[in-house]
Amino acid sequence: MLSNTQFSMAVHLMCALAWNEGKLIGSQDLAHSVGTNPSFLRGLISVLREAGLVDTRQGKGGGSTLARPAGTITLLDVYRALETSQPLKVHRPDCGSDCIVARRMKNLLHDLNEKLEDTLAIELKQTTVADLVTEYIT
Amino acid sequence: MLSNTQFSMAVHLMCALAWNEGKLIGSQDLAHSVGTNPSFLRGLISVLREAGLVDTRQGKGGGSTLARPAGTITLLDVYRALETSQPLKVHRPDCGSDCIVARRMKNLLHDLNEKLEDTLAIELKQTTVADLVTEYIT
DNA sequence: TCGTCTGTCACCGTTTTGGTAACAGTTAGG
DNA sequence: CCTAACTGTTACCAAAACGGTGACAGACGA
Repeated sequence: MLSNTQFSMAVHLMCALAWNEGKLIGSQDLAHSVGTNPSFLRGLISVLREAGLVDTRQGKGGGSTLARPAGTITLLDVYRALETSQPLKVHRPDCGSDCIVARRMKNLLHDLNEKLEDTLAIELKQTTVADLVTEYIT
Repeated sequence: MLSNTQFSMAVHLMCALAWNEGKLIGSQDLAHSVGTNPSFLRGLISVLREAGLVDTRQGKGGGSTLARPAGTITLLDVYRALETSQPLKVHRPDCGSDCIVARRMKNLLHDLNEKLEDTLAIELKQTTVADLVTEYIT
């Protein structure tokens, strides 16, 4: 799935914005909460903005806010925004091998990846950012 | 989930052993099919052996074979054998922050991880190595 | 005893990851 | 218009992860 911590940080970020829904929050405040630095976080925010999950305003007094109501943003939306690869990292089976197992492995792993992706999607779609805020943040 | 290709290689390995069920296969032959080198693969085999999925015999004519019938080994068994961390890599939210979101994030991510883990387990339990061989390998 | 195989360790180069600085561009407010 | 404050983006770095490889002791069949 996600071999880096960006999904985790993005969830944190979205919850922070949802908790302050309506306000513009600067990357410095957000970075302090997430536990990273503003510059790195702005990169993550850019990705979420391109996915239509976050709005930002530049200039003095600028910052980030949710692009839509927190109740309409699911974890799947966040996941898809960051998705760069499939759930499984796949090795390089020797497709030209005389071993029949190797020749079929690519298809097998492709299908397995799709099945896991679907399963994850169904699970992630069931939770919205608003759900998380309601359940966990007082 | 699995940030490396070992699950992918392990599935390949188990299918190869299942396809040759009953025979002892050397790490060289297996490595050739998987597309890696024997030494690295022996490390992976060791992990699967400790998990009780594979038997090995040392010495001349030695090699690996399935420890149980392929129909009794699920992908969850393979996954658990390799499991070193949780599905999500989690960042380090500033738990001591004055931001309430940060203070609750650890619990939130922990629960999310458990939910995803359960979802994956249910999915992976439904497929056995024998299923894969039957469906994909002629 | 000899040849062949596994088990394990140590080491290496590459890639990935997250952190950081720098700076141009944008905007509110005087 | 000018300044201060903020974002957007790039480039670069150190640390960690990853997979590959060689080496060698130990096990075992012949």
